[in-house]
Amino acid sequence: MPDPLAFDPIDEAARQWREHWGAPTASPMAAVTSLMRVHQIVLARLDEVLRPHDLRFPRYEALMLLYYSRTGSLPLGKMSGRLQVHPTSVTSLVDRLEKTGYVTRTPHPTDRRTTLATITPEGRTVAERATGELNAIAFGTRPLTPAQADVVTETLRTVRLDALDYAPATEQLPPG
Amino acid sequence: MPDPLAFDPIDEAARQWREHWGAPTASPMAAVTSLMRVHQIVLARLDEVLRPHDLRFPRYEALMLLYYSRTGSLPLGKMSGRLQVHPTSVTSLVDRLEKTGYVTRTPHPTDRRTTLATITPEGRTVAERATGELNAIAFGTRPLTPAQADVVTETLRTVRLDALDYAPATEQLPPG
DNA sequence: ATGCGCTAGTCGGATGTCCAACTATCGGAT
DNA sequence: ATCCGATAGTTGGACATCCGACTAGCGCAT
Repeated sequence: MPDPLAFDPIDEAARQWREHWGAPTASPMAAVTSLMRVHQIVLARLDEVLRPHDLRFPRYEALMLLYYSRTGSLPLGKMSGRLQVHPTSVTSLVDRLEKTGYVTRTPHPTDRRTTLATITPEGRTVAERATGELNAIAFGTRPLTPAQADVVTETLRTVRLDALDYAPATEQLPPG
Repeated sequence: MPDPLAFDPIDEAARQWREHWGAPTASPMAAVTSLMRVHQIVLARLDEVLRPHDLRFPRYEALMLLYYSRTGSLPLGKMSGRLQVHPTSVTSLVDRLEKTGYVTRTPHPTDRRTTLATITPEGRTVAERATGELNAIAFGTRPLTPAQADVVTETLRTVRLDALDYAPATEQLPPG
């Protein structure tokens, strides 16, 4: 990590865009670049906290999903849908969670195609401890206020909806 | 990609957080999870456009950095600082850009430690073409308005500043 | 009841990111 | 003039993500 730059690389890029591609192009480009950069910053903050627990954020998310499930276990495919990642990613996440003993693979009682990931007592312990620490640093969102955090969530929600992330329950609309 | 969920996994998680960890913890958690998910969505949209050009977004960013540099070439370390990624990431980005002929490595005229990455004519061509296509899809920010995109940029700016991403020029403040 | 299409999960490969360690070089200090 | 710390880049390994391809098992339809 070199010294901080004396200027904002994103503002600089926005200037180039306005000059060469027209003003309307700058806002989307700058927003995306900001998103990429802040993603990286926040992820680094989270991983710093999680590393001592033998976790990274993606595995933490998977673990919490099991933690809050009714029975403490879910089919890998279900996890894939909930975490919104490719099935092969879940395979590798569960592989690593198994290695650290936070999760075990168990066969599905009736469907032999299906594998269940089950959280262990150690997994529950570390899930609680790690969550406490992440909450203590506000999930790396410093210096955002809760209101600002909500602005981020709500603004980005439209993008998630557009990507068909989830289909909101039709609100009181008659079918048809 | 399974069918869209019938509910929002982030709202669901926020509910769990409010219940188990107290209301103040939900906003940061939800914002971070949204950030992660939208990062993934936008990246997929960008890569879809870039793939036919033998590029992904990180290499596109590196290429554009060279494209807008005065001489069309920069030391890899400089690129690392500007792109805000680890030096080893630049090594691998430039490796791949070289393979597709968009960039060449050239020795620094006076410092033999330093390697310069230089954009090729093919690199310039693809940079312009790809940028046109990315601008055409508003950098994958659909359905955000330019104003909403600016809200994202400005809200996230405080996080970047907090992380010492760059040190804004002291504005008219006398030294000391 | 048999067969074929769909579903669940894994494997191998590509990309990108970080960290730790290493090589080569530069440049100031003694 | 030499030595030694700092700098530039690469290499190797871990993690995570996607895609394409593959195996195994389920189940409806004929």
